[in-house]
Amino acid sequence: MATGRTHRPATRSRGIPEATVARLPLYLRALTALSERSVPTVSSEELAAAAGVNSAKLRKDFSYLGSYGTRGVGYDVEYLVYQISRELGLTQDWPVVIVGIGNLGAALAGYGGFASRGFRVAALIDADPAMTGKPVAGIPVQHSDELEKIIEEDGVSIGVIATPAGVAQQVCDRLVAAGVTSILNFAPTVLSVPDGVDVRKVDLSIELQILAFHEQRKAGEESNAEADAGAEAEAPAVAPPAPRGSTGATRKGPDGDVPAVMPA
Amino acid sequence: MATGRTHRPATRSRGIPEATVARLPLYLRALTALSERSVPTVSSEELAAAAGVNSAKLRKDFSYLGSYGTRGVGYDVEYLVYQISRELGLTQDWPVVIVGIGNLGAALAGYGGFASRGFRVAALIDADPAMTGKPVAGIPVQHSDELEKIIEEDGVSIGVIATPAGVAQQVCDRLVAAGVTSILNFAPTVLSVPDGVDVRKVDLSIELQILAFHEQRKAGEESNAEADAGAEAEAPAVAPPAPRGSTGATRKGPDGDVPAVMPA
DNA sequence: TACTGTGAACATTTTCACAGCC
DNA sequence: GGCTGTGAAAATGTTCACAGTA
Repeated sequence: MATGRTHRPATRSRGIPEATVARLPLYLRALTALSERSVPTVSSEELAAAAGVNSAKLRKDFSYLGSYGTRGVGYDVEYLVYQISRELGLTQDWPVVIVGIGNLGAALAGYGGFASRGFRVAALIDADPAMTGKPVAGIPVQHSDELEKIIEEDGVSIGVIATPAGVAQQVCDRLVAAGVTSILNFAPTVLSVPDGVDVRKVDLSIELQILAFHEQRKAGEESNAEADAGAEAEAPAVAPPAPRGSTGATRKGPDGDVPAVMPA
Repeated sequence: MATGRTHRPATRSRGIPEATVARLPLYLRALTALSERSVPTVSSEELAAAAGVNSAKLRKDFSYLGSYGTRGVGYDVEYLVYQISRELGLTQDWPVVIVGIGNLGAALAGYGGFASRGFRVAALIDADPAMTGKPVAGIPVQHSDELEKIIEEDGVSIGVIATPAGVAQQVCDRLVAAGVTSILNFAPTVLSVPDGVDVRKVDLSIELQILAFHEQRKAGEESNAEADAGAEAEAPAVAPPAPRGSTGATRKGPDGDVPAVMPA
């Protein structure tokens, strides 16, 4: 079809903040665990602890969904599970294709929470003919020639890209052309997609780098008398290249003058 | 001396906003690509496009690092690569342990951007004795009994948890007890850690659920005359449980009264 | 001229604190 | 009494728009 969502009439969705949406799956997981233990009700404080957020935030989040709690008591676990599932669109089963069945793709295919909570692996797809027919997590891998057919026949609207970075964009283009409108991208590339297609990215090295940033800060903080415990910078492996044509005297650091990386 | 930054007067870290930190790896990747193509300079506009952000944001982000550009020209690619690398703490090599060598752990071990950009896989660890000694991505798997020893001897401060959810917390506890202060968690659990330890989480099913939320919105918007194209809810698999002792009449939806999921 | 760097406006998100209800 | 729901305040993040400058 490729028609549809042309305009999007200013009403930019029925105001659930994006930050809240991103936390709903967290709440849902915590609630599901409570439900399995047959816990009937839960307070915002308890649930917040289980989900790893603070209770004020949780209550605010829930207030965007509606008034689903009972003052003086808390929230009915089953009822909330249902409401959040519905809000997230998990009362239906979304067929998903995974493209690129390497170690990562295989891991995703075998991921438990997949089949269970609202998603169904419609197909595993790989470009390598040697993979074709091989069952991974019980599902036979199909060749990428079949991609368009599968998407159209199964009405797949969510695709997962677990290919090498080099082919991610072309896989993405094919997915979109065939009708996929939501993509989860594990390849370390920026994908460009037309309006109306959502892309979310999961990137190991980015997460690690963010950790390294904070780790470095910690190291810098504790060293003081402990000195360089094999960590803090000095004699960097990479020579600091001067900006072209600079005298090297005027560079301004964020809070005054060139900080750190000054080997005395 | 190796001292220097002695005081750090309460200044809760030298104010680089968290949102900016999270984007630095993106810029770094784009810059590295340019560097490999021997591009000498780049404008905020070009770099922003390559990184998938807008240029005002990028300039603002860089302004927190210092004045590293040249008006009328742009940014020196090599110089920026160095400055961002340093800021992220990537001019040193961080040893990392990966715990849990299933498909996911193996995928992480083999991840290219790993060894290259500032990180070194110090050890692969698995609880299964059958795995011990088996090389994965060229590195022999070690038994979890060795965990503490490895961490202490190698001065590992970053750990990656790729185990099943059930054992993630205990693995986490052991990592922390042994000296790890930054954890990247792939298990679908909330980890509790003492102050001073950073945890970042990567969670497939959360990302998928966020996509499903938006996907559902799209479906809801276009359908109207298109009706139920096998997607929109109705006759939900899960019966909507009423909150205990409710008459079912007073529930309030977010903008008035029970919206959506109303089969006419 | 063509670009960066940045105050100031705007938008979103978090937190506080307390009124309202069971 | 205990807990939710929510305005209002505070903090954080984004965008605008333009002064400054190589």
